Amino acid sequence: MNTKKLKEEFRAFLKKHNYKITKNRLDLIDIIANYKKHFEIEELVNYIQNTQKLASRATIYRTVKLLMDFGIIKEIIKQNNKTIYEFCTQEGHHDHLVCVSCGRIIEFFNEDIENLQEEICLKHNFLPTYHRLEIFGLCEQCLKKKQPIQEK
Amino acid sequence: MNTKKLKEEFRAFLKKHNYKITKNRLDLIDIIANYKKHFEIEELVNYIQNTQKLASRATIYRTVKLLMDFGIIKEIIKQNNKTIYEFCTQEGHHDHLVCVSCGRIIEFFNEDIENLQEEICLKHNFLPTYHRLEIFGLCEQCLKKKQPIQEK
DNA sequence: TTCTATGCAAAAATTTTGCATGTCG
DNA sequence: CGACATGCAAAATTTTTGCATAGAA
Repeated sequence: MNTKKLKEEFRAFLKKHNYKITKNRLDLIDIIANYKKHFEIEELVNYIQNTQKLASRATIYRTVKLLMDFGIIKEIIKQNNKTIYEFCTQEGHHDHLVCVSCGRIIEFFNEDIENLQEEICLKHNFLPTYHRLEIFGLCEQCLKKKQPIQEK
Repeated sequence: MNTKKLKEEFRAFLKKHNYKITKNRLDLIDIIANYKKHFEIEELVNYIQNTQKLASRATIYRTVKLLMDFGIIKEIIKQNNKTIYEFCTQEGHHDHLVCVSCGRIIEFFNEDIENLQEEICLKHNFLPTYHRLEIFGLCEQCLKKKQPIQEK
């Protein structure tokens, strides 16, 4: 992925907030943009420290928070004591189906649901910042696998 | 709250799953049913251990899981590293607006959103078990408080 | 030069678990 | 009696933090 523009915007973001532009931060945004779309922090830490020996765990945690403020990372799934993050370019918000059996994540976007949420917030004089809709269940593949057992 | 019927059902649930019917379990369902609708476990542990000296932290954690299986407790909000549970009788599912400033939780239910979710699952051959929709933002009261500051 | 970022290890916060003992069926 | 539940303390897991040092502005 070409992260040139992204990095420019991130530089601007850092400057605006009086944060320093460091090699670590620029490298991390690069690595994350090119890593899996969905990931857990621990996994990311292992990846980063096994391949390139860049940042410490503490810095990675701190940078992930920064990138959430910047808006290109979201906590999309909170299940048990795990958090799954998603790298996401600004535009494309969507929600997720999560298979509780295999962990598969299926993205979906439904304009009507989004609009209904807006309406609900208006009705409650609530100013929404972000939302998270997680639908947990069994994906197609896992359903197929389980069917034969249920037939006994 | 009259928990007689609830406890009967819980007894049946325990029997069905070959769990034992213990004083701890029956007392805990009573306490939780009469505690706050929305709560965190740590808070509940403190409450239980300060008032009646009933169960240990371990037993409370284990019982909360049981009650989730039983279906009268749900993890409705996962924010930062906190989990907020809700005591909920089987019927009334709903979702939540969460004020990130004061922590206020506003319940809402929208049939259309529920139906649309069903449709989406069907389309993906996904068998949903449960879902969680959290809308984070600012509640009416906090908005009012912040307005004057923003006007400066 | 000054202030922020970083790494490290330690601490904090939350949840789980092994094991000896108690209790239910 | 035998199996499961409980309490305790220890361990595991995930995240945060204090502090000394390095690096950006």
